[in-house]
Amino acid sequence: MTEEQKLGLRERKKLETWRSIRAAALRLINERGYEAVNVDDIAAAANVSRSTFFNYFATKEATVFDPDPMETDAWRKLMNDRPEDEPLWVSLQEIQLGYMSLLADRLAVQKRLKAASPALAESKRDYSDRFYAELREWVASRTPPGAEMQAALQANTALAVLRTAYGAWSPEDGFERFLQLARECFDRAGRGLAPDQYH
Amino acid sequence: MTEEQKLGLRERKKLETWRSIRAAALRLINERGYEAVNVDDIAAAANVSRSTFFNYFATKEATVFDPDPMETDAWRKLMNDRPEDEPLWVSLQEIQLGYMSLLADRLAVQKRLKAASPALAESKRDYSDRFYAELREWVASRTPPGAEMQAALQANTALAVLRTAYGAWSPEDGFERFLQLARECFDRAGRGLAPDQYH
DNA sequence: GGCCAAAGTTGAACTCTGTCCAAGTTTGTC
DNA sequence: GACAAACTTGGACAGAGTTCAACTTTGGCC
Repeated sequence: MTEEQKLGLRERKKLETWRSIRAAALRLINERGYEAVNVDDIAAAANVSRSTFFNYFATKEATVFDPDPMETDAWRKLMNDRPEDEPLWVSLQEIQLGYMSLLADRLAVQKRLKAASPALAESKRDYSDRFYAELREWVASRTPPGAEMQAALQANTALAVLRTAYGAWSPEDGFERFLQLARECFDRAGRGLAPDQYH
Repeated sequence: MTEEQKLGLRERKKLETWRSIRAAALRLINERGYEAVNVDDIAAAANVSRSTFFNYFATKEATVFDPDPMETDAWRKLMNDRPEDEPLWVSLQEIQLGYMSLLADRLAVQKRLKAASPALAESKRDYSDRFYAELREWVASRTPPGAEMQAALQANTALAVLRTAYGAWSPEDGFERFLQLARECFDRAGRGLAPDQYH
């Protein structure tokens, strides 16, 4: 029995509505481009009123970037599965690569949408905004008092690493290639970025 | 003779208008909070029409985050002053700390505004969006073909470092304290974040 | 099966941001 | 002082996001 079937009817319907709005949005945006689709179009295509649209998504952008509610459970599991005594930098690498693997499909779609739509390209929103918010909390929960800045440095750097790999990656290269780039970046940042004469 | 006096009348007037809009915006936002001030209020307070407001600032947020046009010259100088053969990581540290020193005053103001206004706190915009756009170009201009990702990694990590220090800093502690935190983070990231057993 | 409260949906009216454009004004130049 | 380019202005407009009160659906309970 999947996670999803554990839900009551009410919750399953909600999930269904969420997904049909998301699906309608992505379809329309794919067809016409982000700026040429408005919220009314999306609501109509999803057979839902404008009001309901805003019940599910806080902004139009969110249709592109919000994670599927089920994904949230998956990434929490990733975080909880890390052994308490594992070094933070290692945990961060594992969690992020694990999370990216969950996303593998959407990743390419979103990167293409972003490249095609000026407004999205401008946006600082991310495939993983929510994820990072929770990741920071998780990091905080594992941080002894007094080490907050060092922990934040690790988290922020891990994020920078992943962004770098994402930026360098082309969707056509396939997901494996992305992982490879990400590992390379993690490795370099782990070893230190200062030039040798400063070691 | 300052940079500013080198400008013609037209350009001096433009600068003056820019500054009076910015000043009006910051004053009102300080008094009432970001969400309680609208673009008409700002335009009126700056003795300028709504249209003119949007000639100078692309969005309301930009009044808080756009750099003073003169700042742009200052940071370009910072970039151009770095010797060609200096290691990238060192240049990045110097440029960013230099840039932050230019900003010293505004930094505290902006951090307070951001903390006080939900919409700004949510925003991913930054005191230094424009600066980073140019910094990336500068990095690209110094990057030999084939090393793009490594260069991007350095730039993104340097950014992560600075963000971390900024996040850990309280405006009340004074600017020197910020520099100290930033140096500490640069040093750690320079030496590598991986735990010892991975060295 | 039928009743009820809670959860979810809806339309309508509203505020604000940001865009567009055509007409007016100011500035620098010859 | 005439001209073109640069800047300003007002007004109309589209779309995002908010609010609210009325309506519908659902699940639990007798």
